[in-house]
Amino acid sequence: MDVRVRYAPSPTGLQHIGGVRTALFNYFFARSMGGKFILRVEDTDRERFSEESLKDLYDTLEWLGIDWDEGPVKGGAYGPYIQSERTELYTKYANQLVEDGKAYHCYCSSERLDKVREVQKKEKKNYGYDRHCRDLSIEERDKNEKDGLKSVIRLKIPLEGKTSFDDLLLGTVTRKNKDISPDPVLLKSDGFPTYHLANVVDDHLMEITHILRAQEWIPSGAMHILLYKAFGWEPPLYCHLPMVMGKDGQKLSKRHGSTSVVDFRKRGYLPEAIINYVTMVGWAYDDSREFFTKEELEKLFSLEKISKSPGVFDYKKLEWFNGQYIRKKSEADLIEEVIPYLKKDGIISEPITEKEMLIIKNMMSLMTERLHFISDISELSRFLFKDIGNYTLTDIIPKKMDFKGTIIALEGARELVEGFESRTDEENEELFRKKAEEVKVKLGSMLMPLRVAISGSKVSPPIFGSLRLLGVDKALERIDHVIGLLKEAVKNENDKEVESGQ
RNA sequence: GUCUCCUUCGUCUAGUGGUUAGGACACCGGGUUUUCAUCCCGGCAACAGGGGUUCGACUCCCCUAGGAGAUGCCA
Repeated sequence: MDVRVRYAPSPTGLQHIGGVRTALFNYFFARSMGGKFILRVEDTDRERFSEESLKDLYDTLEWLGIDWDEGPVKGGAYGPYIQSERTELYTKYANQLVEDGKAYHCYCSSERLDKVREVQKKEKKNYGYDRHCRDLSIEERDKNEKDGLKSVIRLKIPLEGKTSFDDLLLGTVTRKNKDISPDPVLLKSDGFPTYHLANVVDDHLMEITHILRAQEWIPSGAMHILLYKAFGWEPPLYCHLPMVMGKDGQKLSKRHGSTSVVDFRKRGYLPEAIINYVTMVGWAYDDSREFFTKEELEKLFSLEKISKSPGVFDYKKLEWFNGQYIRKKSEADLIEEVIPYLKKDGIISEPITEKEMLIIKNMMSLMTERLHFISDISELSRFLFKDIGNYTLTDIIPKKMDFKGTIIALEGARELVEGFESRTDEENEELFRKKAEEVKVKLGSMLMPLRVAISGSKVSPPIFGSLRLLGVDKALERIDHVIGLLKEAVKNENDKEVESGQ
């Protein structure tokens, strides 16, 4: 059998982790089986539909490198692939079911429906439509039509018996027909189909062979089978994927943090990391391997290794994956990644100057292992491009040292910074050690004020490398500035002592 | 309320009747180091509970509990 699977999102919001996971599993399954991966846009909810979401869908899939064999933009033999362009089809099939006595028009207002539900809830009865219009007489029906009442088309769920489907992962799932949502709406009063109708009709017409979708659809499974039966169609194979949860065990949503892929993208996550990690939630290859490229997954993915139970999305582990992938990148590739962030944050100019490019090229080896996200680059490298705004005096003074001692240490360091560039790092280190001994401080206590002076922070890339990148002139300027600040502070302190008569 | 699905370290998972229950993240400790980070080493930590079946159950069956999802003219 030629495998045909689809990802069928609804463009009512940004693409999120859960959706992308479903897309990935479908995509990898299709590729591993040598089948086709189809993209279908289920834009039947006209109230929540947004153009922005649709664009985000395309952008996200492109960014991740998930390309579809058939679908919007690309086309294919089963199009159109946008459901709002297929409405006549759904109307036709819905009417056919009505004619066959498998479905019926319902004229109930949403107010009545709300009331019914409210009462059911209060009386703790089973929720659901009370099938008010299921057995309307022809006269009643005609009257409603003549009165111009709007109607929906509902599927007649059998009152007796049971329905089951085989799930590739879960086995046979059976439901009593009386437990299935009573007579779900197929065609809405605005003429658009509901998910249930559109989905079944399209999956059949597009000859979809496997449905890989989230487990939240299990309860609808039996109903979909009934729909296939009503049409006299053979249902596809099902595989319900475990859901992705937040830390509290609830379905992953915004309140758990960022869930939209575009957020991760902006933050400086790499698509490789997202693809790899997201696939590992609910799927494992074996007991030791967890790094996979997209190309590898296209070969190795298999349904049997999907787990049944829901998985909690671990932001920390994604972060770790991201760091790993950053460190795997070549320096040239990383430079490409980093430049847009530096521009966005105003660290470098647009267009980039030759001098800036040179610094970037030289600095990358010091930055790579300090990056968790690509976006970290701006804070990390700002001091190489921009002047340092405010120094925090307390940052400059090492532990167990005072202003005067710090000035001595810094002046000692200053001497060595002159002529620094003509010596190797080893030679410099040797000299700094000797100097530290000379002024009776620990090497670290001499280097920390120097670090803060040139980088503006107690945390920075290695000091010798930073000095070379910054250049001796600039470095001396900053050191002198800081020494000036320290001397001023000492003077102020002395003045105070004088004032208080000590 | 009802129905369905799920249940191995805090988290993701390996495991398919006989294992000191393995790995990864996180966390803790140590090492390398001029800070941070990286890297290396070590540690902590799990079969939800109860019944069976069996010479032997994390693995098979049943029950209980817990969790989740669904119950929309949203998907």
